[in-house]
Amino acid sequence: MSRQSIWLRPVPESGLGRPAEWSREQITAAAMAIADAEGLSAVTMRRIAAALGTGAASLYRHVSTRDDLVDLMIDRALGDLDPPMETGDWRADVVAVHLARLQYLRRRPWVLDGILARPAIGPNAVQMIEDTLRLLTPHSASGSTKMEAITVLAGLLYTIAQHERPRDGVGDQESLAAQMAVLQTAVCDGTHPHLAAAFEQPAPHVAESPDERLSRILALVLDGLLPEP
Amino acid sequence: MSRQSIWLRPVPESGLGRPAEWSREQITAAAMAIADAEGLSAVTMRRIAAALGTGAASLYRHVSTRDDLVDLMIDRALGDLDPPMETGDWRADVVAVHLARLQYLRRRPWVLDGILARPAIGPNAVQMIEDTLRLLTPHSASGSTKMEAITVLAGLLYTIAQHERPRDGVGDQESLAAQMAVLQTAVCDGTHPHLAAAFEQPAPHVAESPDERLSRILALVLDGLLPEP
DNA sequence: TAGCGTTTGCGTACGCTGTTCGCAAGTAGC
DNA sequence: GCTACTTGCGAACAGCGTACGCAAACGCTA
Repeated sequence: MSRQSIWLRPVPESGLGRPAEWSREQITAAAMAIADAEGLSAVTMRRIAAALGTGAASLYRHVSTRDDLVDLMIDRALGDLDPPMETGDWRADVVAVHLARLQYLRRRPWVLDGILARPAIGPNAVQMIEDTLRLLTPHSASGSTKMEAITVLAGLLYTIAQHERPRDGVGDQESLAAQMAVLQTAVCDGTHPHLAAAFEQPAPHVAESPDERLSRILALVLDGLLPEP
Repeated sequence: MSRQSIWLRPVPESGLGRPAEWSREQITAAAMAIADAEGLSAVTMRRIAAALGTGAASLYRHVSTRDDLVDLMIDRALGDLDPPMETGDWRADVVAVHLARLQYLRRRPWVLDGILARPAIGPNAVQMIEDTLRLLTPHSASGSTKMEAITVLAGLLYTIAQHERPRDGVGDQESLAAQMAVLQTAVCDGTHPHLAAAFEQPAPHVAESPDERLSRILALVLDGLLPEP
């Protein structure tokens, strides 16, 4: 039932009774190992239990639901992300932090899957917000405006990360090409003139790397949300 | 297996053999009715089949997988969205179109669930891109820059829609409050000074309605991505 | 040492899911 | 009527998250 977020009801830690053989952290680590190897959909209660050498029902002594476990995995994964060096230019630093997050999401695609499926906020997510707020200190905008900007930038990050990846379905790598094929079909049938024109025009950013792309877009959006004073 | 998007392999329509008793459209409509009433997770092959008065296996003659069906549902839902009147001011019109889309997502939350789970592009999604491109005609930016802006605006829309809703889990309406509780806990424990400061400061947009909020943010981001010439 | 309260480990089972298989049923052309 | 072909669908399979109930293991108290 999980009436509230798992972060609000910490481990009992009573000391009485039979001592636990595993901890939340060990279970989470085992689940993350499976996710790293085979993606989030392979993270099954039975699989985790098997990796720990036990039965599936045992996990429910430490985690009340599978979704709780995903929350734990995501937050722990966010904690593994260490931010880049700061230069002192806060605009560049904000962009750099988000670029580092994108690179991390590329390395652990299942984290993005989890965030999209369960947008819950854990301690490490709070820490990330705190860090970004600290970077934004020089700007004169109000706190809630900054929070708004942080939300938008994070959403933008997820959007781009989702757009630039092959696709989550393991065997379905060419579905990005399939998306393009759908678009091409629409372009060629003559009923979408603006789309066709957009595809024929020369693109100004053709030689751009994915990292440069994100940095440029992030800088533009950041300028819109928190303009120079 | 579904080697490519369902939009690229249309209905066989051979004319030979026993005639079909249902069409993709009827199946999709039945599925959408269930989703409207009980959410996307209630859309089960057996439920759809029961609504149609048949067995689950029959559906696989018209749809190769459940995910295909979700794609069909989403695209058909996008087709039900009619754009608002145009004023001639393209910036205001772009904002108004996206606001109408947000309002539609509020009315049919399962569409957002589907988009986040399966970001596939169907004919109606292509039409939406075409429409937005047409609105952007007055601007001098290149086609690919406009496509980029459209992608970002759509992602922003989904981000805000997801943030402003209770939560998808039917019985878990208070999880937004739970999110806030996690944040409050972090604010109170003293280890997040910038977060605490952001919460104490007076917010400039307190009296704002959700619609005004989206419009304001959209306008800001749009200014950043496609600035005045 | 024995008993007790309390907690964990976990085999088993339930209901549910998406999907496959094989065969019966129905239609068009020869 | 026969053949080619397609659809309808009951039954079954493998897998899932989760609940239940009891055995096992610990600290405490008598």
